[in-house]
Amino acid sequence: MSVEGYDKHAFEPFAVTVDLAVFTIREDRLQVLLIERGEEPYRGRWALPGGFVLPRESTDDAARRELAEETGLDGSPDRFHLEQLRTYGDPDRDPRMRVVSVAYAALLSDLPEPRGGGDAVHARWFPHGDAPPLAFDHDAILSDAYERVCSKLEYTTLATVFCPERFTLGELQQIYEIVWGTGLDRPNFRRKVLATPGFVEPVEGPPRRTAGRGKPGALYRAGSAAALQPALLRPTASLSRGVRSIADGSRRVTLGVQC
Amino acid sequence: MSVEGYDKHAFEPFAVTVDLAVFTIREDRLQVLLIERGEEPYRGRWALPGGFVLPRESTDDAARRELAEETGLDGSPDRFHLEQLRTYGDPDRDPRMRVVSVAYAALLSDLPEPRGGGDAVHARWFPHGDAPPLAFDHDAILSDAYERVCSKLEYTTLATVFCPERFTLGELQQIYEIVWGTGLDRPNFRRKVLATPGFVEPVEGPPRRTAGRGKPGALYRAGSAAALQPALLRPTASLSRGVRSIADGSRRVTLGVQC
DNA sequence: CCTTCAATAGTCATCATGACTATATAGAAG
DNA sequence: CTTCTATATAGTCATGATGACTATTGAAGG
Repeated sequence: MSVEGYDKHAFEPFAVTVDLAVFTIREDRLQVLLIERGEEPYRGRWALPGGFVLPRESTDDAARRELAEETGLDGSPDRFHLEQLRTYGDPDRDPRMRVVSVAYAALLSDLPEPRGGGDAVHARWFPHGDAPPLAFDHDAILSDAYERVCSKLEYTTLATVFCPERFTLGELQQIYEIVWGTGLDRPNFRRKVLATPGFVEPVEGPPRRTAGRGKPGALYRAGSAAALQPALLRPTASLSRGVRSIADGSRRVTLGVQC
Repeated sequence: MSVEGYDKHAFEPFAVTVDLAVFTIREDRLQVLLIERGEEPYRGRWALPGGFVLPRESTDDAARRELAEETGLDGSPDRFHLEQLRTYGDPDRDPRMRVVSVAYAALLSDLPEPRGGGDAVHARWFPHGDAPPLAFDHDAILSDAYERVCSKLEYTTLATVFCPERFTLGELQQIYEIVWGTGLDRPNFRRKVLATPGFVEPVEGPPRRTAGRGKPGALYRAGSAAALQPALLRPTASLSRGVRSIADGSRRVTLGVQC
């Protein structure tokens, strides 16, 4: 990191952008916010929302700003989560110029109807899995972001940010099932959540109108704990133990650039 | 990520650099490679090695190149690990200009004597914990990198890259103890390592000269597995269960930018 | 009233693990 | 050669977490 007194403008400039993989749960599906490009290249293709980092703005601030701009949750960003994912810096990822993009993953609880950013671009939610091929390397970013979200549900209490302020354990379980795409055993899920101090806190109140049949569940709100220990692991397509360990490895662990 | 046909040189340029937290184990200590700055700002201060990303080079390539340049392991980078850590993009992290730095963590097995890069800067290994205050925000980067290494040892087989080609289980255990700064129960450690398929493979051969007393241990080499499942968790300063869960949370989990 | 479905309360076997104890073996010390 | 000591290695035992179930309760719908 030795910037040796260069003329700032002498070399080929880099642009630095942030790209956001914004997830929410709508209509019992995990959905991701995409925008339709109105410019070349990739005109008409869908892409992750994002934009330039401003000269006096941190990348985190840029991500927050873009999130607010794209989703419209400007004023009261009460229940959401935003975290840096990783940086994508291949020299050819944008055909026009050198663009290094810092990707972020965002999780939202509410379902704000997407509104276009400043420019009149289309924006809409796509169910994860139904998304069309994206512009640039955004397929890879989205894929990495999805894996991050899945694994974050395992070892943090982040699932609660997908929930409304108050929720039942059944609703919380649905979050896990929707994101992971697997079914979970209800009694075991309850046992685990309730046994983890600070995951959820019971909140007394009217048992709330039940949509369907069945006994209405007790209401909870997110607790103060951030981590789950031990983790609440995704069920594995049960293979034999040994095989499972190795298979999981390649699925879960992102090893580095090279070994 | 909409680069709207700007004049590439019209706006304030960003510089993009890579910074490396290079770890090895020397003299039974976890050590990190630092270089002494010969330029302002922070002249005379120690810093993480790193440098500019070249115009036609990916950030990963830049990290590999810097690693080779700084450590001298150009030709045969046989046993090492390099992975992206995260990106540091505060606007004031470098007083001269806007520099966004993509940080990487590197783990090396061998003990190459540090050699200065192209320019005649000093470079040396510092035991982790004995490092002086670093230039820029490198203290934060190093701290994040150390936490990453610690947690990677938990759920991957990466500890083996700190070991020589062939090693005993005792040596492997020492890696864990040195990095984590804790003691581990030897029988339990053996049981765990040997019960994880693909962690280590026995290699027949001469029991090797023993440095000290005691029975010489059997030799192993790194196996093909990358992940540990279940993880080999750091012992926690045993508190009561509930407290421990929460305390671990704040220690282990990096939540995002904001909640 | 009775069916149905979800919430809730258990049971049981298995696995992983922390905490130990015991034995074997090689080098060092005498 | 004998003894001492440190290490490797082989267990044991109790506990905790978990997957797979079964049973009971309670509300809404027919």
